[in-house]
Amino acid sequence: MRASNLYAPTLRNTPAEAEIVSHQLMYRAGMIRKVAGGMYTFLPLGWRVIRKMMPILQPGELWQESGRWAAYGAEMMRMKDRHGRDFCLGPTHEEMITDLVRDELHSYKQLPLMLYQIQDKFRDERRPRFGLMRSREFIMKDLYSFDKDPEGMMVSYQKMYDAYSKIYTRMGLEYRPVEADSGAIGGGHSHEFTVLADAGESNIAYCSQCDYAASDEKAELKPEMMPAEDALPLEKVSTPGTNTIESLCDFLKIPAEKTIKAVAYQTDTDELVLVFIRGDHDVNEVKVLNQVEGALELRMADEDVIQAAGGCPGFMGPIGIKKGTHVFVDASVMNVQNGVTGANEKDVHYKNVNPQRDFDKDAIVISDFRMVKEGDPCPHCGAPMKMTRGIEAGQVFALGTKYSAAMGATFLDEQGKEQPLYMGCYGIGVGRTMAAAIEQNNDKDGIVWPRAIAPFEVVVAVVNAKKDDQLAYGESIYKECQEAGIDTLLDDRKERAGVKFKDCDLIGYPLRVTIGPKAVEGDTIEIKVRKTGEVLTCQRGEYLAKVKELLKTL
RNA sequence: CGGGACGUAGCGCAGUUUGGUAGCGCGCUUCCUUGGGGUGGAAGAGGUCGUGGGUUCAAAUCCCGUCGUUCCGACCA
Repeated sequence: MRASNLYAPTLRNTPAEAEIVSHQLMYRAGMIRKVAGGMYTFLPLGWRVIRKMMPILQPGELWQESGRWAAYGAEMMRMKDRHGRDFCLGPTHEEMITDLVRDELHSYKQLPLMLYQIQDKFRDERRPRFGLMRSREFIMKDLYSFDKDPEGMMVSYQKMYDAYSKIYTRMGLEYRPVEADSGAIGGGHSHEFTVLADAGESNIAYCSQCDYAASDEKAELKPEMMPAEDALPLEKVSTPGTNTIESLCDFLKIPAEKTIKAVAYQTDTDELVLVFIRGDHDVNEVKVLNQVEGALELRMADEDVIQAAGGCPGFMGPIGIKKGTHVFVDASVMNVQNGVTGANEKDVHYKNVNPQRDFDKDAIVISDFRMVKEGDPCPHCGAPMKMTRGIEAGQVFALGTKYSAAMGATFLDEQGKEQPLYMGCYGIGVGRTMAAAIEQNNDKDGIVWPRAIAPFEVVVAVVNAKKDDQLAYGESIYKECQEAGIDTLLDDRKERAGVKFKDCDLIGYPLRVTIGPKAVEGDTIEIKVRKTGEVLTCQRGEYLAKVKELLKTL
């Protein structure tokens, strides 16, 4: 490839709309251009990165079959054809793959099976942002596994887990596989591959001692214990104007862990869900949502709905709520001794609340509804957990029979008995991984690509391409590199040396081989390592071995 | 969905407060110069001021609507 034929328009200044460094650099390095909010064109260099990371229209009826036409919600791009039939731009492909295999995969002898594709997905994101980090159209490498039983499924799962680990390791990224909620995809067991970066939108918790790590939504928390006290009699107190935990604690001179606050949610199916949690804890909405069957989304409840259930906004408590309302109580609340909670009357709270004694346990769901925070004890070993930010670049799911059972994808086992397939699905967000790689690998001069996904491994930069002898020398070096199996770009543009060097640094090729007068006159060849800035000088006869050696380290 | 900011040449911006001939830098074209870290100079090309309406003798500028981009938030009763 010659740079003179390469459409890679680099920019000197940064488009104002690009907020994070990967977005800025991909834009400036001529790899992507925006079409509309959350939609990008990949230019040749960007496409070369994408392509290296691995070796649309869907009928609504398939989604009706799996039950996800209704369940997928607002993120699905839906449309109708001229006959009024429903279609969508695929946000994911479980239905398609299940449909594909159910007609022809009928014997245990064909299992296990894994199928993959690299394809565009469409999701009407609530808020697309940060360039390729969260876009409405994006490329995903997805793979689906089919097995005859749960044990086989977990073998496939482990294979993909290991493969993904190798992929991220080879890309040289700092990442962590973390236990994750399976969300709209479903299934029981899931890990996210999270690339550590401040620009990431996900928070992960990990143990400071053992190897437990989970997304904040998933991180399990055991109920916190409180020092034992003698239970005092339940009592109503007047607490005028104390409709926040802070004002309540100030007024009663008590610590927040003695309070039980209420958070009222309304589901998209308009069910009221009241969550009671200690005043110093935060609600984990994913854990809440997972306990309400059929609900997809939570929002803050409307006041009239709260009042209809017997609650008083600002002064709600579990005591006196209408039967039949979802009342969720975080397990830590049950250990509060002589605490304070709302009395469902304006400006009134209960004090000396002892949930074990005072709550109607038949009317409430006690579970873990807490959001993890720094320092919480690890559910495995009890050591304090730490929090960090990351980019959810890939995820693996053990689906079980969710799709195969709903859609009738079955096979005959050794006994000739019909069984549903056990499935897994596995995805890598390709563009997001590309962005994550840049977030972790850049400096003031531009991108520093890990060799595994660099658009080219080596750039041969001809210092002055207007000089025929330099250009010819560069061409011969370029050919030698190519013949040696190295993915090489010849920068033969008739630009000044400084312009080329700046561009090489900005685009971030791992190695630059510089061909100038010193090469023409004395066979002296320079190799510059982008990552370290190190410059090596060697002779014509030895440079190729040196390049190969250096590439192994990048 | 709520809140803020922005929309003027390919890109980055000024001009809007106080209405009066459309500006700057980068990039682009041509010529000269320079030639190993974004050379220096000269001459050029390029804009329905997002869009629709209104006020006015006159609107990039004031008013109303609308579309788009972007950031923050989505929340503790």
